[in-house]
Amino acid sequence: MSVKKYDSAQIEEHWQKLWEKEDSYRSEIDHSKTKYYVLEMFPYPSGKLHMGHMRVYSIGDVLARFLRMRGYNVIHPMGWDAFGLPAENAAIEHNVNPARWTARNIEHMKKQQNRLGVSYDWHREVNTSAPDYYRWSQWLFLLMYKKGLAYKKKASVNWCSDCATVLANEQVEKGLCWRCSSVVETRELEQWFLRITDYAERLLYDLDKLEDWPERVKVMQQHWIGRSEGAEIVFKIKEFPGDEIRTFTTRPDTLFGVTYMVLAPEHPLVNRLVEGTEKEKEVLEFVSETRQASEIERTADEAPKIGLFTGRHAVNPMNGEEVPILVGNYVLMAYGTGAVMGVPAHDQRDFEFARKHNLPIRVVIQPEGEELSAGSMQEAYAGEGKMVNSGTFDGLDNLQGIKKVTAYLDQQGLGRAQVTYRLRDWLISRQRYWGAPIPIIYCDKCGTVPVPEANLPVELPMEVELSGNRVPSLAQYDRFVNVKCPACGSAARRETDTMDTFICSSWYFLRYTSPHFTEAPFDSEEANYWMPVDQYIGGIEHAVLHLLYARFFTKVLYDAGMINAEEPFSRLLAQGMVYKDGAKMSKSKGNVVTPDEIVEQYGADTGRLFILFASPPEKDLDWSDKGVEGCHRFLRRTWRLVAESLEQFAEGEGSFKITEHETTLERHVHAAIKKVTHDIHERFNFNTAISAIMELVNATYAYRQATNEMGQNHAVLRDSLEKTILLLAPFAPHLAEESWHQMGHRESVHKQGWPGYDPEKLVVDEVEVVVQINGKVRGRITVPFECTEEELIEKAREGERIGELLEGKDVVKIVTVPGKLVNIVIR
RNA sequence: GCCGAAGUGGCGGAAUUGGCAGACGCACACGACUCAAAAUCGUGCGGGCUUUGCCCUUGUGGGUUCGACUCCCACCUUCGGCACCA
Repeated sequence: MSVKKYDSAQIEEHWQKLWEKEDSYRSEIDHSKTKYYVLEMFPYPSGKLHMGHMRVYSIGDVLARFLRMRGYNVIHPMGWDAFGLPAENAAIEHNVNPARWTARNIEHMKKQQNRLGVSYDWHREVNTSAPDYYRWSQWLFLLMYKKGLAYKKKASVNWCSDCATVLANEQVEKGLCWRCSSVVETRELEQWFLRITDYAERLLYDLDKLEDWPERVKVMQQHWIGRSEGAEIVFKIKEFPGDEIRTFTTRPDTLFGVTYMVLAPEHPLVNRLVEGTEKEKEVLEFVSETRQASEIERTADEAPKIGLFTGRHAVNPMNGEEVPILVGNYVLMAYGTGAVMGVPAHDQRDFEFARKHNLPIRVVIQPEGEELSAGSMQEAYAGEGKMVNSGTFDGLDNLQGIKKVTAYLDQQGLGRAQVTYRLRDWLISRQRYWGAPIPIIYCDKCGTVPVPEANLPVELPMEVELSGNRVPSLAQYDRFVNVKCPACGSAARRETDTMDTFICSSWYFLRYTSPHFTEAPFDSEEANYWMPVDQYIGGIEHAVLHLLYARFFTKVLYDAGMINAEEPFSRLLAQGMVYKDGAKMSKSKGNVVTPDEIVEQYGADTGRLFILFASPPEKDLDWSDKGVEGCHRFLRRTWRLVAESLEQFAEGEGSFKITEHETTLERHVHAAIKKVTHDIHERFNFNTAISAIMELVNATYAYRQATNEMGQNHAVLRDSLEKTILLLAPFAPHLAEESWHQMGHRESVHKQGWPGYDPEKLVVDEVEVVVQINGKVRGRITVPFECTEEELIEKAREGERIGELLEGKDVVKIVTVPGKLVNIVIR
């Protein structure tokens, strides 16, 4: 028998064209169906699709296709995170306009995506660098501005000199720029911020609602937000009775143990404290040195904790005690109040600092069954205990002490309970050209004036100069900068910074719901139908960055009454990385395999199948060329099975009998349907779903072989083939479509209902049951499926070899699991 | 240091509610077909042994249980995140 070869290239091209022509994956509101929003993180248009992309898209597409067959109204959009530094840098390098460069890349990548057979609704495509998109990014900035959530302030900010721009805290990794890994410096600049800290509490507590988010992502966000409960405590300054130092502590119960006070070098009081004193020169030199040091130098493990006495003293609000005020490099201005009360006996850092600088140590918490003494302590004691040396609070349990001391301070007006977050406001200004301009105008008379909505978008000038390797800036363009003040009409200047690209990606999932809407960023009616995203898929690298920002934006829009969803993404799947030979694919290692090569050599169906089969989606995947071949072999095998069977159907009528072979095949069919459905829907384990389909194909081959002489029952065989094709459709959409049509169907396989299984067909007459003695398998018996426990035990005792093994032994106990095993416990 | 995830054949991985460890695939070996090769098909494939069968085996050591990859305790290793956060 010779059948037509499996020609993936021809099949895939044919169906891709047809799907496009028939607009097969368009989605619209349909209240008669349950909606399902499948979303993969949109790519930055680098121009090249890599295996990581192929993996996310394959995962998303399986879900989208599966859920459509299950009857959901699926929305599955795609777009481009097109603003940002890499485009600008590439543009400088190649001397092309970033817009043109980006457009070319998008065109190419879209082709690559389509060659993978991903079922996107391209009517919903968005491009964040298009004026009709960033117009609304600007609009959202203005919304925040009006709500007091966007503000400008002078602050010490992260500066990456390689990228020639400032960075948000989230974009600094271990003191290095997240994008280019160069050392981040600190600079004192006036910049725009978004008040994400106003939402810290909700961003933290709503994590609990996200039941279907991976624990590790939630934990990372929790840590990033870093909530601490404690108290703000006011210390007066002995030498300046009118001034005070506010300090935050999580341990107000140790207030009587304060033996010194440390200020951050940036603390606004430092200058005043030392002005005109003998300490002035020394302290100010230290301050300026520390401020110049990069974050990485300041926070390095080996960085010594340096502290300098200012010559001034703080007054303990509890007992009036005077303690020295120091300036210390380990105190951060950005956290709490930039001032720390030193309690060496009960804080390890303070302990080390005190020992080094010969500061006194005083024990104020005594643990039970132990007597701490300042002189003999080897480390700080941070645990629980009774308060001592604490005046009227002596003898109090320290946990209660926290409350009592705080209440006392509050009453005296010397402090109050306070919650502090590690999270800082989001710095969104970027000193770069390729981004959405911040829609603000500075007027000498009116001050800071927002661009009126009607004048949006503030468009990027397109005739940009990129020669000479210079970073272009909007400040160079007089035609851009010079503008009339919208309020008074006099000459004014535009803000020349652009917005962080993470702004653009913080709301794109909303724009997809109404990409052409011209009245607002999105049509609330559409958004309320489609949102939230039911399944979001993307890389773990955005655990804090994008995923936190998008949550923040969603909450702001919820508060503005624009959407009903309080959280953007109901379920999150953080897919693993693609490795080869134990290392991340990279040019320098020479272990790169591209989607293009795979599509060309084996076809998209093979590539998709392998990438889904090799590993569960959230785990890292090790690329294996041999494994790809194995998947290709399986598809060819399936192809041949269909083709050969069709020839058989054409040749004769076959058999009409239902023998055990037919029943067995049917059982395999229904078992496969059950498993594949469950594995996709409930478990997202596509690898085991695929293995179940493989088993079904194997079983069908076995059936054909077993019935070679008596002839196959064509109806049963045909049913098995059709079910196989349906199950395969989400994974290998082209091969499934082609086979489906060859089976004589006219309508797309992707428009079919997902097959259901019949539990009756899974029932077997007889089952094999394992007989154990003392937990070890000692034999097997075959019993009727429905047999009583007594019968089961009886058969087990009679089983081959079991009888002799039981001879002369006392049976202590017999445990049975119906249909599975009998365990006879003997002595 | 703190937090999180994970350790199963030569390899990727499976075992869904505590019930036959190793599904499915890769690699390998042998066989069939062939002049030959490729493709395909078939068989075998955790380790050991005194091989009708027995013993060992899911990072290590203990525990619970008739029975543990699965539950509990302690530890080891790897990966990831945070790291002077007061």
